[in-house]
Amino acid sequence: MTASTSRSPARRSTTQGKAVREALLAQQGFRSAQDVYAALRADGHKIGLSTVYRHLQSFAEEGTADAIYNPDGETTYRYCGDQAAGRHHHHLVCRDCGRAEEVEGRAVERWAEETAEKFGYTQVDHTVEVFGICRACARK
Amino acid sequence: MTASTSRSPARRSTTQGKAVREALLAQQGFRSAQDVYAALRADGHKIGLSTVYRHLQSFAEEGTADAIYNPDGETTYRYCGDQAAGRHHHHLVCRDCGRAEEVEGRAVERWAEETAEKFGYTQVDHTVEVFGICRACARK
DNA sequence: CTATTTGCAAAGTATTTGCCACCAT
DNA sequence: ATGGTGGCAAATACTTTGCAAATAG
Repeated sequence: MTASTSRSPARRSTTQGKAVREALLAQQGFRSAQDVYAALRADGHKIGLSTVYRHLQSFAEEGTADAIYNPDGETTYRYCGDQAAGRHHHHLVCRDCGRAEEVEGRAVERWAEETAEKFGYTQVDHTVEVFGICRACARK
Repeated sequence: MTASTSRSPARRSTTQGKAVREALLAQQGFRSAQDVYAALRADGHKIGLSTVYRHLQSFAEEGTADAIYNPDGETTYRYCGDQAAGRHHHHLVCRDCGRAEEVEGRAVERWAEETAEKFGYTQVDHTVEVFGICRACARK
């Protein structure tokens, strides 16, 4: 079974690459490519839209960022602290401000596996996202 | 808590409406609007693409169908047996053939609530989808 | 008969790709 | 030098919308 998942040659370190990463870090939550692009331009950066897309995709591939697809059909990305990179985890996202907490859920992992097994499914994978309103936003 | 979610005036019963519902029922899993449209045309039905979109959206609104967004940026729909309509549940979807099982997960519900509470989040909601390869497809 | 639904085509949005100039190594 | 990278613009793909004609109740 595909042991080597199409390995990309590890992106070269560039000014724009850093800019995109920083923009993503600066924003506490999930941001769309368009958002990041707008933020960078607003900040005076000279960067192209496609470049932003390419970097965000790279992050997602190398596991440095998580991607989730929102109901508007946009792909949103969030930078995962270098520690969490790669480690399996989920998110608790504020519907209002976009801030996100990294959370673990052994209970969920186990449940997913058990459920799949019960129905005879193999090669199990899953997506779990929890949405809510964070304390700060609730006060507003 | 939003008892009356923007109520649409209950769609009039038409030939096309039934066709769309049947097409969705015939397919065991999550299907995109484009899929359903293609299937209907292949079956000799005279129907427009936008009509398919409109009906699928209606189903989703009235809770008769579930919608999930796949990584390709498509919205896919699945008809929920009339019983399950509205009741909270999740899915175990076959990555290969698209077949889906309706599953419940009290453990997950509880975990989501507890996690949110721990971080002080309110008005909690969540999405959980489990993917795998079903027994039939595994044999192939 | 009247209001809703249909279907076509045009418009809109997010994302990808082609291509050439450019910069880090 | 030279091969990966950046930016622009054109190309895709999915979905939505405007509007006249067809249809349900």
